[in-house]
Amino acid sequence: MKQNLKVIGEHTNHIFKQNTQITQLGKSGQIHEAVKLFSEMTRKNTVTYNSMISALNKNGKFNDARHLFDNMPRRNLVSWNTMIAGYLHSDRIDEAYRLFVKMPKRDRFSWTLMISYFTRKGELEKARELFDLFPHKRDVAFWNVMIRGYGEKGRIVEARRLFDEMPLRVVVSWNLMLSCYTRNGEMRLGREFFEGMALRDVVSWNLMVDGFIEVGDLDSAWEYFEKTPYPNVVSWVTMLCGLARSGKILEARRLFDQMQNKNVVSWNAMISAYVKDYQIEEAARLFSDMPNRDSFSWTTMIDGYVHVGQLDKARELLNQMPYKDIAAQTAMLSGYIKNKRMDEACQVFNEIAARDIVCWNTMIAGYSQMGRMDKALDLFKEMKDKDLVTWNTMIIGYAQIGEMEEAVKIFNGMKIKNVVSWNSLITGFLQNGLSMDALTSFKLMAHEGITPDHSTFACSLSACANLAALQVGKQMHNKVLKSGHLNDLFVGNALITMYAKCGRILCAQLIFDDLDEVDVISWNSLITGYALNGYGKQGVQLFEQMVSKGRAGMLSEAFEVVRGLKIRANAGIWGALLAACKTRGNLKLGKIAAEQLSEFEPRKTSNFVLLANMQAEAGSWDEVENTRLSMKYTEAEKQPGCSWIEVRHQLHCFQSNMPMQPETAEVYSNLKTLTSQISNLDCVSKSSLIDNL
DNA sequence: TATGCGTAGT
Repeated sequence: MKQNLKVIGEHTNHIFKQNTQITQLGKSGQIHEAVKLFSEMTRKNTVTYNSMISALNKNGKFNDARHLFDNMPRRNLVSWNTMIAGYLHSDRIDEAYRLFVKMPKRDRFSWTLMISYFTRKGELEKARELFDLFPHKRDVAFWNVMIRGYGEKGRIVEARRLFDEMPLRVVVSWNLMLSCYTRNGEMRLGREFFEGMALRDVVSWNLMVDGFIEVGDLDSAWEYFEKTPYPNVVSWVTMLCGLARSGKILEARRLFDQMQNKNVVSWNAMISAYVKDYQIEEAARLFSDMPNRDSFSWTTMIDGYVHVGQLDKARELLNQMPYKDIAAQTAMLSGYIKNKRMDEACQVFNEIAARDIVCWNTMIAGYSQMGRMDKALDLFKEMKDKDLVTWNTMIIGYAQIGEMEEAVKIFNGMKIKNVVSWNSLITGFLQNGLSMDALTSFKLMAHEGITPDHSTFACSLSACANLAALQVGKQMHNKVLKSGHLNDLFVGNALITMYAKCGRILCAQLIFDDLDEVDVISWNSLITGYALNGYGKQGVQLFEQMVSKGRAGMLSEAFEVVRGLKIRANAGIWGALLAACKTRGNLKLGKIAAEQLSEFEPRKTSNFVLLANMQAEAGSWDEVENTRLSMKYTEAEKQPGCSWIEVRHQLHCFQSNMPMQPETAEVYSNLKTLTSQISNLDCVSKSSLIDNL
């Protein structure tokens, strides 16, 4: 008897182990191994089936999961809930709902599953409907789910109404309500609520600290952190991240060193801080020193290596990772894409079994950046669950290959747009020489109640610069002042360019002088501005000043800065360096700069010309010929001729091969009249006057 | 309540 029980016990234990293994394999994407184990198992119980269904769902094999669900010998509540969760995860909401209705019995989990699905999707009305239908006695947790849903969508007033209606509140309810304020940047209301809280714990204090950090009020964050009665590891990590985000990496490290009970998250947060500060070696040191690592640690390090361009190191780490994590794989994918190693990118993409939105979006962005919008569109269509980033990526992709009509089509097809969607559209117009449309979009955006951010201002100011629209530019400057984005470097630089291109070089200089911090682009914008306004000498002087001051003192050093670390290189920076190389006659580095520049501006004639001139000065005539040929080969083209005039704050733009509009026709007819009148007056043209001087 | 991967800009 005793012996028999022991045998049964061993069997149960064995099944239990195998069930757990199936779950583990499912979680780590090893679905084939899970299936193999499942089919090899001679004894299975309901949990075995449930584990297998869950594993199949996690790996996107919903139909197989459903097949198993339909054919399993005995189903319990967990089987139903697992299957519903799978459908919800894959957005097959109708099937999930059908199962939910068909269930012989529903528990709190089933209800919570459906409600949290709807709250996550932002369909709060549907969630609320279920909330009101809930047949059991609503316990506190149930109210909490709904409040969280409202809070996550920024619907603070409704959350508060529900909170006030609650028959019973526990500390979690108070904290959830507090988080509605702190997570939505409402720190004034948050503070008020916090002061009046009937129940408070360390979470409440942490929420306040985190809220202040989110709105950039580091002083208040610190104040609350210090006042926290019994800070826990979360308090410390929150504060540490706040310091790191404000660039106070040394203070963050000091806090880290002071921490008594470090856990894996503390280590991860510190590593992440170093990675974001490009201190990859310090990050690697911590990574190797830490007592144990989780998937966050690995992903952070992999992403860190990707950040500094050490892709092979990143790959090596990914290979070493015990359980491949989708975030880590996506970091690697993104690294290959950034470096245009598409074959390897595809390889990683194919290795990922259960792809999530981020992973799909990364791949779509990859194809977009390669100009392969056909491939991007295929993926876009194939994707079931799209988010704002997906749509925005498509807009950018079409804009980049000059297909603004398609970009606009995508934009118009969006049900919800965010500030990035608008910025992408504006940038698209800008990049395609449609600065007027860019400015029109800026107006429309305000009309739809979207608040422009620093990026919007930077682009729109750039549009003003392109059009030399001084009045509009000044208005924009005014808006920037009111918005508080004046200290943003992107905006500051855009203002410099705007004033410079509008012929107000002194204003540009004033903006430059007022900036707290300047970078290579600020210098470049100002220098270009002086040159543009005919002050070539001042421009060169300024450049000398830059070379003697900042990082560009040594050209090769400047290259190091640009190539990897502190500054994200773009056309402007490479252009500045190319120009610097030209001045200093450094052909070797000039060639590299030109090469990099051609990645950004493959068809810009002036880059080719600059390089050719350098080669000519160095007497390398063969190379001059090569450059000339590649210019021809890449069909380098000049910008279409464009002129504009501002009359009574209204901008009128004239472009060669621009379609005729009623206004244009009128202008031309007036011009004809004027021309004939002038010729009757026997005038001398300005140009011939200059010729005679 | 804390940590990782994806979109825009000078």
